[in-house]
Amino acid sequence: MSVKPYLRVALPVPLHHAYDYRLGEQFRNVNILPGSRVCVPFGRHANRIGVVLGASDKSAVAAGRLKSINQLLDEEPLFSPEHLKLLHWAADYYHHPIGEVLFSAMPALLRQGRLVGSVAKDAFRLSATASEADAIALARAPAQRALLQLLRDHPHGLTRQQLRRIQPRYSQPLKVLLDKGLVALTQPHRPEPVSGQHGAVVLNEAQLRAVQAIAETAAAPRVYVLQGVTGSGKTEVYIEAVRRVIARRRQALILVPEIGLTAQFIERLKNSLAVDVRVQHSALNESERLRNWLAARDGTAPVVLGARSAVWTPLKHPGIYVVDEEHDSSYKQDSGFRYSAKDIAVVRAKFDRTAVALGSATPALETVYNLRRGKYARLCLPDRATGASPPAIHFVNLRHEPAPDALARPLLTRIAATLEQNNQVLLFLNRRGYAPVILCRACGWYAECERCSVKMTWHKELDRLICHHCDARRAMPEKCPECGHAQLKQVGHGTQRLQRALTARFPQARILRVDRDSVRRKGSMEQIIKAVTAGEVDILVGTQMIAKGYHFPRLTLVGIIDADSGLLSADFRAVERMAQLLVQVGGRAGRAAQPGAVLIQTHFPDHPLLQTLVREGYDRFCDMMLAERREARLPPYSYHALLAAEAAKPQAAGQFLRAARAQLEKCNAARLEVFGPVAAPIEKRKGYYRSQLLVQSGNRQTLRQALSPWRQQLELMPVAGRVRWFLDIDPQDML
DNA sequence: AGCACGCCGACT
DNA sequence: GTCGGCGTGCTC
Repeated sequence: MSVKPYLRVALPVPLHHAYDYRLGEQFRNVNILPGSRVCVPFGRHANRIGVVLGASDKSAVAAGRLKSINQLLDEEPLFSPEHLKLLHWAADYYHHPIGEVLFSAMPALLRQGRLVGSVAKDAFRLSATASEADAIALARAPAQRALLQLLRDHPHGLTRQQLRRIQPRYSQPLKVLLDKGLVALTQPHRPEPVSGQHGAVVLNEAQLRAVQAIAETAAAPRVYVLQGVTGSGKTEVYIEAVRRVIARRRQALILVPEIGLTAQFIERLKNSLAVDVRVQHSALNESERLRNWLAARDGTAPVVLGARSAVWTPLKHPGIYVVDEEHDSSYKQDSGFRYSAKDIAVVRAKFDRTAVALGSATPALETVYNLRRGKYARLCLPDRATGASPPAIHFVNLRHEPAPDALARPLLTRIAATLEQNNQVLLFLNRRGYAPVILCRACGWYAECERCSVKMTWHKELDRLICHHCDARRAMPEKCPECGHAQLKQVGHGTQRLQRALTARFPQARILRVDRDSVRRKGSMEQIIKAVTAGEVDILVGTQMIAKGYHFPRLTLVGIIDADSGLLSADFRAVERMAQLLVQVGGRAGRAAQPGAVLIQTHFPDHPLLQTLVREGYDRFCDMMLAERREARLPPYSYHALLAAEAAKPQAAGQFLRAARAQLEKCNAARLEVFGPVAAPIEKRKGYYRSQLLVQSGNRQTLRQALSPWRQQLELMPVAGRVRWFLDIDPQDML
């Protein structure tokens, strides 16, 4: 077989094309397959790791300019053809350079060129002919005998690496045993079917139906939406579905929004499944991450769990994908390679012809839309804690109620009553720091970040003004820098100020603040959860961080300090996010025996969407929201791509985007709608002026097809070189 | 992204 | 007279 003389190699650079290399003499008889890593010369005198995309007979590059491969790092491709197909799809869909996509799908050690060692993939086991008698006959060869015993204890076989760990001088005796035919080569073992009922969960009817749908309709792969509030038993469904999948010797990939907040879930998973659960945790060192990745790829890890980036973990025998809290915005990467891990999981399941389970009490509107038009299947889990009624929700009308220190009287009264009953209170305020605005009473000057167009937040604890966008810090001026007025007013409330006000009003209460500033250390969130569960806290004040799925039995009052920001925002998704947050946070109140209450402070208690949410529930809210979106032709009734640009010069980004718009309109008089360019909501960030152009279409394919040639033209435009720009496909927020 | 080359300010 | 600022151009 003659090997083709050129290789196309993808390199981790922000360039959309691959590079051609010549195959040197030493590779003449080697068939280098796509997905293998190579070391190649790149640039003046640098060597880089690249991934082979394919071979070819000719190259468009002049022969004299072609360089040769230095080294082949993988005897067998790192990525299977199926996984490569996924990565190519992602690079194409998100318009991100293939090299960067491939590298983001690899653990760091592989990116740096660490060898995998193909020998590690061979496992050894006793041959069928080996018997007790053979062991006895080896009385005078203790090393062989020990090895034989070792393999008898591991009927699924051991790799060289595993053997070395137990019996460092295994190599020679192994060779002899292989020659004698007592030991045979085996494939590394696939996940074992789970035997027994270790930690088995008892399922109710709804759960059982869900499990059967997800795990046993292998012939008809589908997207299942597991909709149920916290406590309705989603976790049991995941566990049981995963158990059935691994019983068929297939693997499960489970995604969670933030691994650090999932300790309880992981524990239950491990205890109930009684198999090896590989958790891709940011706290792991790189070799542990590599080991997990390889175990997943080689099919020896039955269950892999991780946050967003774990969606790229290759699986040899894919069986199910689970996305927990699928509405969570952290599944979308918001810098660099801007993929949605949830969407990737759905695409993987489609490619693999397996099932994917999307779980949430408040599915994303896109997901609800796909349910309504029959693309996804809903599996409802009614709240099984039948005794607990849903929390009563009350609005506090801030137009009629004064709210000194952001606390209106009705809320204060409820807090006092709740403390009186020895129950716990959670107050949600999505603004850290003490005061978000520092204002001069005389001239109207306010403290603004020098590099960002945002007001700086006064942090009393640190005695500093801090920019929440670039973390710039400076001292509080003693008087107004503009007019010299002595009084600078602290306007608005952050969690620090709220905590202080609460301390003044409820001096006997134990108040704990939970925000990015108070939760610095890793694992301290777990400590907080423990303290609250143990009843060591009376009032919990916090940001987003406390809205995730915890369960505190004695928490009976939730206060939303300011619901208005979600209702007034220019971002059309803000209301959806506010609703999800209200339901999620409200779900914290009054489980178990204690009835709960939610108080929402707002200037707009009559807001129709808010009213629908509270009176008729999340599904009816979604109906209304979908009707609005359809009317406005917004997602999910249309598809978005955002071209964003930033530059140090104030006008440059806008200039580039105007040229980009002209370019798009010139060659695509088609059915695309273009909005902008407009300045980003926060125009200046870290010293860069940002602007954006929104491209919308009612048809996903129309949008996709227009984008590729456009992007290629943009790369050739001279103005493009003077700005930083990128495409964001299916943007989640307008930066 | 790196990493070169390339022309204009404050230093031995 | 140099060291070095980061503008722009290229990488098979």
